[in-house]
Amino acid sequence: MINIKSDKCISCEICNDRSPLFSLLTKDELSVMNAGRFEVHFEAGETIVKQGTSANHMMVLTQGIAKLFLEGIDKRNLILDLILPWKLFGGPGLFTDMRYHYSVVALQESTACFIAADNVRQVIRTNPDFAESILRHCNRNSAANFDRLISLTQKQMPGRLADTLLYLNAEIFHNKSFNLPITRLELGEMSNMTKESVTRILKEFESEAILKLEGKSVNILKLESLQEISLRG
Amino acid sequence: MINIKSDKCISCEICNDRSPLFSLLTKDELSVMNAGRFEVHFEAGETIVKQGTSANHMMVLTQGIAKLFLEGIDKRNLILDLILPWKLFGGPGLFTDMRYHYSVVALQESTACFIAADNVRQVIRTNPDFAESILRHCNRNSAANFDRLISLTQKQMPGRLADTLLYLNAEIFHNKSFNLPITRLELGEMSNMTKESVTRILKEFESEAILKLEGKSVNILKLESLQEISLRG
DNA sequence: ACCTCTTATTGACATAAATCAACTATTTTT
DNA sequence: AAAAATAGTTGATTTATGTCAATAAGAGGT
Repeated sequence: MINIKSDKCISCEICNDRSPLFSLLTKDELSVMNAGRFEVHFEAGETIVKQGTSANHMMVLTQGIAKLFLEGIDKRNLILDLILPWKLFGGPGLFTDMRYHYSVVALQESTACFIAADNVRQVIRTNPDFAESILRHCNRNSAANFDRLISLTQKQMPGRLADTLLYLNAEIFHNKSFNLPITRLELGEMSNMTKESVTRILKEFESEAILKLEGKSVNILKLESLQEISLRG
Repeated sequence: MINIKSDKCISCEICNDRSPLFSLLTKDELSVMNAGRFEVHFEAGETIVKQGTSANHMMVLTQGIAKLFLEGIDKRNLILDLILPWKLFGGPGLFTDMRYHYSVVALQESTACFIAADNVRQVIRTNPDFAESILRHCNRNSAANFDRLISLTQKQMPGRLADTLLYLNAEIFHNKSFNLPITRLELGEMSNMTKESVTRILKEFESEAILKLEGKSVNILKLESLQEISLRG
């Protein structure tokens, strides 16, 4: 096998331990998922999946961190999510056009596990609990996209950037201070604004003592202010 | 039963005939869906489902036309879809927080069939083909939302309005000329712009002989031009 | 047919945010 | 360690689009 990291991830058992989704599967179903499964290691900046290419796998990130984004017009990207270990991705397209509908690029050295889409589909058919979980996953993504649609179309820049910072706090780092794994440009690609605007508004937040900034390090001093700015729009 | 229109829709058999989704169900499953099912008639302007309320049903429109929209900030709406007969809605939230994530309002006299969410969930568990179709439905919506995200955040007004007109042509009326069931304000709520901007850009399109307009009647003269404007952004 | 209320149009003006440009700081490569 | 590339900051300027205001045209109700 290629690029398998030593003793890690001998089988899907490890995902069974880590991802709630896999704990629903029987031994037999786990071995179906395991068949033809492979792991690949990526350097920072490498593409894990490319929007528009043929979607034959679902992926689980097992190490590192990646960005999931839509490739839009004139090379402009819209980052939808940061991916951390044990997060499943690659889904949309599985039951329709068999294409990936977004790209995923490693932000740091990462490892991703590739599971054959056919096997996922098979297990969905045999295990209603798993099917339900996939639907739940799908529904959650829909809801997140609805929120994003409102944020990006109806809020102005401070509100949009506040949403991005609140997302990083609540969904990614679970901590009011963190080191950004992304650039100002990428913060802009999450909030739909230019890197210059990101700089300006971060400064603004800092001058209002909402944030403490130092390069890539962010410390949220007044979470409530960010929430208020997010709500106000 | 309340508000049932005479001999129509005695049972789910009618949906069986009309909606490809229901044709996957056995007699038994159809009767599960049929249990507790009811139909309600709505006048133009009446709310069929209200965003944020408890989601206990999935709906199928059996007559009329409705708009499906997100209620955003300061009463600003974002229309995601027009609903025609035999279109299923109410899904997102079914497997998560049991809330409706959007509102649906009748644009004209309409009838909607309400199917108990519990029954839908039950049939999803027993019928893998149906489960797969629901997932397919879900995936298609995701893809549509990705497209919308790019359209609304990366295109300027002519591109966005072109997208809306192309949507009406391709998805709703299947015809280059149609009578708008919505106002300029609502066209704006589909394209994320003000009613004034809608007027101005429609005029522009008309002056370039891309459209012929007369009140609510729209005639697309140069579909290719609209497609080009949509692509250009 | 008349009145009211909503919808549509048009123009003048205000403004949020992008673009452009110059410069500095920080990584990465050689 | 030097050079090159990338990332970040700041200010000046432009532009797409919203807001405001006034008017016109339809639609619905009595």
